[in-house]
Amino acid sequence: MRETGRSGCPINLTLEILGDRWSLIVLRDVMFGNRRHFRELLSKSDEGIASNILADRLKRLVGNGLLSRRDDASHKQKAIYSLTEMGIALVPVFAAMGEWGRRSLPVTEELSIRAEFLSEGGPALWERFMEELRFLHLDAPKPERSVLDELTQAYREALARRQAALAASA
Amino acid sequence: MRETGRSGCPINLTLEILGDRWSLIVLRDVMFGNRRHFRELLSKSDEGIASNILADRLKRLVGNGLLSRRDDASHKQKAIYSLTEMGIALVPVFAAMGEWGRRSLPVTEELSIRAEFLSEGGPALWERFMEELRFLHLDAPKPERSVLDELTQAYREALARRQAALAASA
DNA sequence: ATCAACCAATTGCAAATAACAACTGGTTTT
DNA sequence: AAAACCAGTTGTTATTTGCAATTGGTTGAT
Repeated sequence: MRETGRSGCPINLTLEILGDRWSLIVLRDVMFGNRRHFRELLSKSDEGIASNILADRLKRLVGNGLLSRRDDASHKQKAIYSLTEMGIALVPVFAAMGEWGRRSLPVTEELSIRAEFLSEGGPALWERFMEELRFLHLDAPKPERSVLDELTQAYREALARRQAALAASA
Repeated sequence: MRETGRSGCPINLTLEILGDRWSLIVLRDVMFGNRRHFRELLSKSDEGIASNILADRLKRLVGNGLLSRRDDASHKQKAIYSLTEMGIALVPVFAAMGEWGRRSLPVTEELSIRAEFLSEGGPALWERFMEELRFLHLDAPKPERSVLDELTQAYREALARRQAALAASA
């Protein structure tokens, strides 16, 4: 929990909070993977985050107002992490970063489907997604259509296409 | 120059390259401040980057293809750093991060003028800005209007307004 | 020709952070 | 009662950061 205060520039302040290798990974998994418990974030992590790093990042993200933490009523030891409005507001940042990574870096085809879908959907889709996140994490009403489902659907279709292509070439 | 390869996710790969406290600061200064030399980046830095960190980040950014480095013909020791197309493609990421920081964090009013201008201009303005960056850093033709000038203008106007307000209240 | 100022870094060192593995004290399920 | 699960913590080592001083060279003014 550093308190440097290097400058009041928006980019700098954003980096002071999110400028490390793990914070956005954790938020990504909460946001796109709907992982809400410590163990889910720990064991289903594609990147293999260490438990102490995860604990530290969750603490920081809660401290900085991007996540909130509450006890799980159904299980005395479980904690549930939820996105705050501030966390939900990162959707356009993820969209921009995902699109840049997708076009500039050696991404895995399957894993970039979501980024592509999000980028092509544009601000209208992002807003729908944010509405859905407000439903899942805050107290907003349930939207008719689920962007998360559409993302999963797109992912599955891409995977199936890939399998079909592989089978055809074999 | 780490070679982890944690996963092929676009967000993860982006973080492996840009996920630290300084890389985007350096790129921001090259992009928005048109700082092209080591000394310019070092001494005009609002955040006070250390020379060894700057040297390391420049090396990495060149290695990862976000910047290019060439000798300055007018001065044997000077090196000129330029954005590559990959670096220029970060404009929407800066716009999204700047907008998020501006709305969510305790930014300085003056320093958030550029972020506001960029955000309000939307994709059309970003594209114009990228054209200008291609002129300044690559070999593209000079655009009629300069977004950088408009950003500076907006900044100056905001500053003047602020001074006026301060004077009126005194 | 000399000297001060400038150039892009590098070096050495202390402190902070990250990664890895094992463990803690407790709860829930079987 | 035992096994599995829960959110972390602890201890250790490796890496990265931040700071100050320095390097080997170039440039511009006198």
